Amino acid sequence: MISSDMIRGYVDTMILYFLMDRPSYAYELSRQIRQRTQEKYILKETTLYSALSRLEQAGYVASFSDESSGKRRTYYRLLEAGRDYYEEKCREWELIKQVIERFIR
Amino acid sequence: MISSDMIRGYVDTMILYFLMDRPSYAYELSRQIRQRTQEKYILKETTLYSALSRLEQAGYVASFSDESSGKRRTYYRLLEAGRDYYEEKCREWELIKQVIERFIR
DNA sequence: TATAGATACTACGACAGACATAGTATGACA
DNA sequence: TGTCATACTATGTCTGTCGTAGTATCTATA
Repeated sequence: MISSDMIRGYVDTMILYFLMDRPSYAYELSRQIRQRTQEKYILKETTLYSALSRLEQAGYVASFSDESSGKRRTYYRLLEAGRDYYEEKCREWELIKQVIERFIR
Repeated sequence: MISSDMIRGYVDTMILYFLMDRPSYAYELSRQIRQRTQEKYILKETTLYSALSRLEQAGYVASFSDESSGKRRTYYRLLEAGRDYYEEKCREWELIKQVIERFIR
């Protein structure tokens, strides 16, 4: 398991990664992240919800309600600014990787 | 410049990286980190000092005073547990790198 | 010899992101 | 009818990093 201090700052990236394809909602994102990391990282629900509202606040995603599945869900879709933000995060990652690697033996 | 949220959790690693070679003190470590990242990451003094005392508290490093340079300095040397901790951090990094890379396109 | 700048360290408080805990409410299924 | 998975909300805590501000010593230079 991965400690959250090491992942801090990448939660946004994880969320946006999935929203690049299609809108999604918290519970599904949680499952997707767990799966994609093979349970190596499990995002806490509260962390996820607060991250989503932060992203909405920032204008990176927009939420809408949907009940067509029977259950009421709050979906989030990626906005243009969110796409840019994601791409910026990806570039930033390359830089950070290089920097940290200089301290690894 | 790199935001501190992205680096959070790696400050210990950066410090220990240098202490692997020889004892050092805060001000020198600060300079070394700045240099090694080519100014891409500049550790704030307060962050550094608190990290060092945290590491000492945890039994990873030990401090000692030295005045032979003219100026009174608090040096920190790596303890056995600190060496283990550093190596663990390096292994953890490989894992984290893999995990995060799954969310980058 | 004063004075500016680099060095070395300390104290205190603020803040943000992740988390713990606890709860509500609905649908599916046996 | 009751249990489990789903979907979400509220509130407060903790930790690491940073901002600000300060003390004190050494060095260089005018």
